[in-house]
Amino acid sequence: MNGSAYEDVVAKLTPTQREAVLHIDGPLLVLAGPGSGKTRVITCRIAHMLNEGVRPQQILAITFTNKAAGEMKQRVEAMLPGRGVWISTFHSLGVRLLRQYADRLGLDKNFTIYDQNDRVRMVKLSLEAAQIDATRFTPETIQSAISKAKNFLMSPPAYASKASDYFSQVVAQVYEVYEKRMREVNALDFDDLLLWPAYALKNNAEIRAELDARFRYVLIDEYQDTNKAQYGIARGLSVDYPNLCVVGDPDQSVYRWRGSDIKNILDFERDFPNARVIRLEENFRSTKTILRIADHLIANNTERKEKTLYTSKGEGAKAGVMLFETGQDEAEQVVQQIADAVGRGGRHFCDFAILLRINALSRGLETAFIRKRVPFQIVRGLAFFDRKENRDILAYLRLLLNPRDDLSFLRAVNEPTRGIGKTSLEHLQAYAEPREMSLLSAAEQVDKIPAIKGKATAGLRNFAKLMADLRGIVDATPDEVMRQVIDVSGYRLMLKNSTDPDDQERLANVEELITAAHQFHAEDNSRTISDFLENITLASDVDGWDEKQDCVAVMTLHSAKGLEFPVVYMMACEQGILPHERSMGENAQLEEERRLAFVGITRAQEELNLSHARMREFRGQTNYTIPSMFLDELPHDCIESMDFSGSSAKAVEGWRKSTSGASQGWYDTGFSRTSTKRKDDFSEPLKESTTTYSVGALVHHDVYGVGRVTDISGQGVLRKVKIRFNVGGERTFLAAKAKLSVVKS
DNA sequence: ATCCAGTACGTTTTT
DNA sequence: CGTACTGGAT
Repeated sequence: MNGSAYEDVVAKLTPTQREAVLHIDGPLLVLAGPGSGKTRVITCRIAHMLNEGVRPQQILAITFTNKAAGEMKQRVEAMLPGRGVWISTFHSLGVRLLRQYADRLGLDKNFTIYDQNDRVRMVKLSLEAAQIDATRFTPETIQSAISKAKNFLMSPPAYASKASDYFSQVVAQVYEVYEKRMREVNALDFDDLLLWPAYALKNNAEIRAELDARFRYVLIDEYQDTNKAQYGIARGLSVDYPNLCVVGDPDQSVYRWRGSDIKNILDFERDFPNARVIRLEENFRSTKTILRIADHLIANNTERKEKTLYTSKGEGAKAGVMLFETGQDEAEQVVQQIADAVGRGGRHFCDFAILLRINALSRGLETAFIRKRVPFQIVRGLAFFDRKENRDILAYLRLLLNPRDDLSFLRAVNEPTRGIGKTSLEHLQAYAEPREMSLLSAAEQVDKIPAIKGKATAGLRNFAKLMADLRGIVDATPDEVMRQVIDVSGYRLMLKNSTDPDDQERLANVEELITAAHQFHAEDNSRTISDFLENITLASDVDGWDEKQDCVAVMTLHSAKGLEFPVVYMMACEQGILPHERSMGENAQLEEERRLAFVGITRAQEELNLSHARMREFRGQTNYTIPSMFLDELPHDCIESMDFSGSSAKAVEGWRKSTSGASQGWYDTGFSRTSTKRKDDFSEPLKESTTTYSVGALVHHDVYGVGRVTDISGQGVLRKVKIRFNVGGERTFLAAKAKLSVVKS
């Protein structure tokens, strides 16, 4: 093993890191501050264990996201190739265990995983089915209460026995129906993926002993964010072989609202009395200034274990605290600053991250990025699969794999339209329910249901036939299954023949699904369509982030956990946003918001910028804001305040003043030029459309002839133009695709 | 059964 | 401001 990658890495470890790496047997708690090299420690430790003769199958490593799991696999692979250690998220682990032990747990192993969206629909259906009058509460509220109950390992009866107020009593009722229906349709929600394994480990001694022996060495990253169910899994796997290593940082616990219990990490030493505790406090990521800011801020939290963060890196630049007039100015100018910094050389777009407390803020940024032509990626993984057309196709696939999935049945059955309306479906449900049949089975015998007539009967019969035909091809490659579903369902034809211009876009999206499935299969040809669906459902937001692209990354503070960037912008540091208004009641919640700010700050390696606006548009109304209380909690000597609000002239002056004494000028004077609003920033034609037209222009279309532009909407590639033709009425086109020439502007 | 228009409604964060 | 659902007309 001389000169191996493994030995090279081990040689570079600090003494404390090495101590953690060399610990093999017995419980171990690694308290790892931000940027302390914990990923390196975990991967090295795995490599070390392998080197010491531990068999790869006996090691289980759990990460927070699939992306983190993938990276960790790669790093272990790079050090010691060809060992297949099991590295996954808690949820993926849950799925795999549940499919494997399905029989012994009384589950059907073809279960569908219901996401957030599906769960809310399920709550709605449960409310209707049980005729519970809950107009006072939204399905979302009820769903989240059910989720919370599950996070605390409370079964419906357990919850019901503790329900004292009216709301909980309603929830208790719904919870019971919800669970019953979930079993009927053979679906599990995200919480079930943790809860069932936790129960299995607790109640089934045989399974527990089996798994404990199989996973003799368990590592858990981001342990501060584990909930009761996850704790149950960790505990259950570490009884006979208590070789549990957990890594985390209580100051970065930001998922309390999801049931995470910071006590899991704080009480680890009590849980495992002979646990070894190692603290990694040296930071290898950020400048002294950034670290001091983070440390100063988090010191305001009362419920914490104190720790000392230090770094041997340089002082670095002061952090900017920038005030803008409006949220729009903020977006425009932050993007401009990034463009200027890259234009000056020395920085790439991918060196920058913009971190947000709430997703809603990304919309304004998106238009700013497009306008300034700065490449960006909004890291919100599921957006693509959340599109209606894609969800429709996925519903077909889900129903194919799990014929009992009534929710997917209801989604797919009349898309494209088959003449099956609300009343027909009610009849179908009325038939299926007392017979304990799935809707699909009921549809198969639609001829026995006299209440359903004419067009609907034929529609249901065809649909059942279609699903039966498709069943023959489920074992084909994922992309082939996908293609068949899109064709056989008639979905492709529907979109192709549509006159709605949006439908061509939808067709492209649906076809993209085939490509996605193909790629998925190409990466590993043992993967099935079922794996594909599972993968989509369990994907996290950051999983969709392609860091190899030279783009500015835009993401939430939550998604940014575990990442690092040379330059970080944290926007909208305002009361009500950060800290969020719904967290300001209780101190524990406020402290979590502060930890969130801490996470954001500690993502920065070299430069940190915090910004806020004097006015922000909210729900269509513009309001004055109050600067975030966290800004007041930063050490003044590490901060440089800049006022870019008011008139543009004032902004430039404010800028000059603030830079005059600064030793690290991050921008040249180019910025002051652009901070005065140039009109052409807003009126230049977009790159995506080759022709420019304005409302009122007379244009010629190859097919429809001459017409007048009546409306222009949308941005970028999705820009649409509406034209009233002399012959053929009004039509809308995608500007980029329509073959138009201007007759008279 | 389907489509459109009008209105009610709501926004934290996510596996 | 945007979406999501309801109730009307066809």
